[in-house]
Amino acid sequence: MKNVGQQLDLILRGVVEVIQQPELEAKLKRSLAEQRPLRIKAGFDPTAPDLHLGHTVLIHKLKHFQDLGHHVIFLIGDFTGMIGDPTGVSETRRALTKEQVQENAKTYQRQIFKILDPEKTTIDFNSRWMGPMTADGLIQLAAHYRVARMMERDDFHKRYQEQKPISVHEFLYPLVQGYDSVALKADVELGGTDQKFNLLVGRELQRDYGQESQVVITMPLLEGTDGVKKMSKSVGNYIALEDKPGEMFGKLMSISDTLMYRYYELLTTEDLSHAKSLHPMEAKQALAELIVTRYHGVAAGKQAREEFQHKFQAKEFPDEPDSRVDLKSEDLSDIDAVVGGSIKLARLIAKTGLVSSSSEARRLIIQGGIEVDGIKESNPDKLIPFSLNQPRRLKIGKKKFAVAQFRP
RNA sequence: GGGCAGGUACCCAAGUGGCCAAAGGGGGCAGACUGUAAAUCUGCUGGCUUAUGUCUUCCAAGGUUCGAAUCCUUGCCUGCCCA
Repeated sequence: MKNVGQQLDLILRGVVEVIQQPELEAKLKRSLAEQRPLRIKAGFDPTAPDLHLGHTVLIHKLKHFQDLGHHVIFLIGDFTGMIGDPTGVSETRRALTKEQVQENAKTYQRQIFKILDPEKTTIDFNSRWMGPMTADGLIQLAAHYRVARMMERDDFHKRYQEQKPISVHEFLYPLVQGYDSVALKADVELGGTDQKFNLLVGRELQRDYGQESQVVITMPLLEGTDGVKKMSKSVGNYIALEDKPGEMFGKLMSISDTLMYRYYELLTTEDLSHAKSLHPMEAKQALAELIVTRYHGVAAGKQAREEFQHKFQAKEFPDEPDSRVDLKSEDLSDIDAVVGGSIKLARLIAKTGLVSSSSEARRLIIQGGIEVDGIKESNPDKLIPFSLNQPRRLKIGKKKFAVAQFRP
């Protein structure tokens, strides 16, 4: 195991805040002396098993600890998840069943083990101790914290100021999360900067329960593809680990230059000044390939880059379109036996399923967003002729492609 | 328990009897420009085989009216103040 200074170098890379660093150093020192790895905890929501790059900032930090020989606990907040999500105001609370949670846990494993070492990772569930807890126990837990302290939390404070609803059970979430640290005897808890309050509750609860307080380490929140809001599924600005290689590559290419350097900083170990010396587009492709490679392998990374170049830089029609449509006789008018017939462009586009409605298709056509066999068509009522088994290539908007043909 | 203010499209928000499929902003999509970037400009942004046509929408259910997002009743939800 490395000495304390070496460990700190890796641990502190990219972090926003360590509370308190001297405590961390003391813990590291003791762990070395006693040959006892530290218990590193990070909690995850069981309702969102679809991990995205935003989550990986944290997971990589876990990986750092793991590489240093410490013990990583990946905690799935299934208990809290089964009650319902507190943060989404209008979110319909969906109670997850045990089976669903198990299913999600498996999905988590498949994804996080692309980064973490399965041999050195414990996956735990907070229902293990929260499930058996009685109402009595919960009330006792609640007695460990004050309302005024709760209201210090930024989002509660803000919602209160803005006369937005706050439910009582939302106060319970920080408590439960804090208690998780008690139950796990965590030495360190990692979280995004938005989690700071909850993480601190853990420190206080541990002290109240007679344990040594955990060290809190906050990591930056990764901005989503829009470059402004934090990456999240509900906002739709995310890049999922399980996005297909091509899709992942494309999403990464569409981010702004500023954001690209941010991604370099938080998602890679590449040298930043080198990235900045490249042409932005080169740098972006390199980043995209790097990340696709990490989650899909070297071949996929290379292929995604090549496909991208074909599709958008050389403007070639992709080998595999997003949609294939087989037109039947009843779809066509002016049918001439087996020879063929024709179909209104708007209807044809709607049939690809790549637009949300036929009105949408019509709008797109009028705005010049449609190409048929490489020729822009802006009349939605234009009849597109089809002869038997003749494929036509449709480009829909900037990035959707379809092939249609008449197959009676 | 009492008083008050609210609930409008993906989000914020205007509209307080017909000119309302509903202003404005954000977001999204498309076009131009590009590096599928950003910024900028322009257009679009409920559905229907597009029709100066029709259907469904302004928390929910009823009601008044020739006509309701708008008025009335009840219910549900949210916030504030008082107890």
